[in-house]
Amino acid sequence: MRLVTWNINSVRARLAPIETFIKTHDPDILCLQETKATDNDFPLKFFLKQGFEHYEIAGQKSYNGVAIFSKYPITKLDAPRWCDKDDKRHLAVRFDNGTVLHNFYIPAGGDIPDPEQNDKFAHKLAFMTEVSAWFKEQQADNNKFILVGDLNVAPLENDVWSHKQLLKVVSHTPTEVDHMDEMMASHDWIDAMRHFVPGTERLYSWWSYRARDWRKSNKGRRLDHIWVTPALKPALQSMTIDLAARDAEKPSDHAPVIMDFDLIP
DNA sequence: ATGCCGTATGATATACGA
Repeated sequence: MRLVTWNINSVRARLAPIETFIKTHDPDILCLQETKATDNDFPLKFFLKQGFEHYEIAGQKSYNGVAIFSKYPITKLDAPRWCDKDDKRHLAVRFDNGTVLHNFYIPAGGDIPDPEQNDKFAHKLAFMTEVSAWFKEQQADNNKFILVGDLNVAPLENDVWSHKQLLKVVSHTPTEVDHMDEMMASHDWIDAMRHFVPGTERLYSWWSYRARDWRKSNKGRRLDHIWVTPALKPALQSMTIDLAARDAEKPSDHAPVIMDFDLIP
């Protein structure tokens, strides 16, 4: 089973690079974030044509929005109304074999890394705290959970191009890393990308649009993640970040993360 | 950490991304 997570930064603006990606990598499950389209405006037909029979979408106007496309049957699961808001940042589904998949778009958090001064940063921290509490409630032996998405935190030193220069930049502040550590501990999550690339090596999934040459400047961050519970660790086969997608005509600023599992959900 | 790019929107500027 090939699983992909990709912050697409507007699904309607990205059909060509998505089609190229699907042709090249043939994912079985495709999790999108920042679709930026209401459910009515979502280009569903395009995805059905790509061979995904099963899907869940959760969109809103202009902002946020998540979607899951699957070649295997999925059943939508109930989830909390995070931070007392109706923004569309999370979808949870169950596969027939009991595996549960969570697709998250954690708030970006604005510019100022101080919850007193910046409501968006406060929202980001509160969101992670709520998610942690929710997963803590669900702890049980042998849960087969997968969590993917744009978590908007680059936790390790080698998840950013300069640990020192980004310590006060939202996405890599110690406060955010603490919140992410708490979230990881809430269900013994395993950082599946780092299972394949050790923390001693650089690993990024996002590069700003503003660099003249994103590859050359390579000022990236690992904001996109795939986590699994221990029961699924033996099924991890390989991981790729598809840099070719970042090179596409009109690309998303995030690259897709591809994870191969030795399992059929 | 600046850059000054990209997307969406009742829009010809503004909010937001990170």
